[in-house]
Amino acid sequence: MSGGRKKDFDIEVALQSAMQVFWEKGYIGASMANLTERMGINKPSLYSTFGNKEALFLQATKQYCDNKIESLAMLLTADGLSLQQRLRNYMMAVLSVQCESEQGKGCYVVQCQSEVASGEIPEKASMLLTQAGEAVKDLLIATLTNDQEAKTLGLSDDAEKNALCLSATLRGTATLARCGYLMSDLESVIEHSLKGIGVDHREKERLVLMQAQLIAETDNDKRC
Amino acid sequence: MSGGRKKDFDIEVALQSAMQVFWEKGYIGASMANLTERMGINKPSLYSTFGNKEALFLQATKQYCDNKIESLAMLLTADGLSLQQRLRNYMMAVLSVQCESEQGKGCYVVQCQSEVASGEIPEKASMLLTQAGEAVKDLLIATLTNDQEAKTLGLSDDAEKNALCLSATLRGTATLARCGYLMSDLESVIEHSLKGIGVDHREKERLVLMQAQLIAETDNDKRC
DNA sequence: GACATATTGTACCTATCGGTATAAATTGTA
DNA sequence: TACAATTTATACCGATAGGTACAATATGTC
Repeated sequence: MSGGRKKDFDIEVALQSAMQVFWEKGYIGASMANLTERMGINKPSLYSTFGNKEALFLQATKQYCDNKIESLAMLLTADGLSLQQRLRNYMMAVLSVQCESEQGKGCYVVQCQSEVASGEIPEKASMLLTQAGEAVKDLLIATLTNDQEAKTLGLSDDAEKNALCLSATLRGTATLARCGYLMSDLESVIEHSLKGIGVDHREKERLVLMQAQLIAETDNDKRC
Repeated sequence: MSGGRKKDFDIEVALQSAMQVFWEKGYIGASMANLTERMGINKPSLYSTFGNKEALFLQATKQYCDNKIESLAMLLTADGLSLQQRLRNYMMAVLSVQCESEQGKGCYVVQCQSEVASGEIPEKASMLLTQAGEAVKDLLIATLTNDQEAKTLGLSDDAEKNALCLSATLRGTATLARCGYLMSDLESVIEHSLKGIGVDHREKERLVLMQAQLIAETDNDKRC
């Protein structure tokens, strides 16, 4: 096993840069010239290290899933927090990723998945993107199905529908973030969505208030 | 004014076909080869009639706005229907357009707008898309601001935020429709979104039920 | 230091991109 | 029927797409 010239670059760092380019421009929109420039390497190095454009995309997308999707999943199962707090923390964290860039980037998966239906993306990449798109929804389904609090709130009965609502909301904020909307604009969208499936932090306050009003009214009725 | 050879094609029909191609593939993804094939004309005819790719896109997008966005707006101001019915009818109609294709197409504007942030779309087209994207939200803002029922429901106080929620929902369903989700899967997303901003057809029933429960409990308390 | 191995830079490949020049074909007017 | 006007079809343009051949450069082992 004899050596040879050492790589001039760090594979992980280069892959990270590639991910950024795909995130900004999508699969088709990211040219090899864009990629080599941002990765700081030239084409033969890219092809010998990563294969071709599709293989590079697969690796960049897997890294995205590991770094951005899976690392946020723990927020859904954090100890000592109510379901509504965990769901809110999770969705706000996702929103934060969507809005973190200097120029709105939105969601890597949503961005690239919009190219899938155009039929211009190779099959393996297409399947991986579909899978990644389902991953968020599946995480939410699992939470709403198994969580004890979700069961008592009656959210587990329609876990799939409720998860789809939250997933749709995050996809919506992704497209808005990409159009330049700020985190501060979009936080209320998350709140309203949680309220829509019945996980609202003001719900209890409202119920308490209404109880008070009703009791007052009932007393009035009796008095009359 | 002397004549010449007549055009072999109908401009409106050709423009409609161009719109379909842009809808499916986006601005960048739609090649001149794709366009000429689906429009049934060849390149010199296309260029002499419509200018260039950007000019064609502008005309196709305007036609889309006229046919799909403006024609649905009347649903928001229909006489004799409650606000919740009008909002639901409108959003369901938009959803129907998103799901109408044989293969999920999603939303023309959302699809093309995702390319804007990539910086690959000419400026005029970019601006028109941004404008079209805001149009839906502005329609909803106007409804929630001026409608009498919206005022009494307290929706006009946060008209912008509430409109943004509904807009985000429709953008979310657009990306899901493009991934193959069916209208039947996505209808409940609309319902939950309406519920999230407080326009829910089951809200009244729930309040009545809760009142009954509370009164029963109050009576029990008095009895003890 | 000689040699095998691996990575680099430059130049090049074919295919396709948006766009056009030019001539053949079709129309109305005189 | 002759002519002017307009649209068609074919072929082509430079630029860029993804991908590669090849020689120069840098490393390890003997």
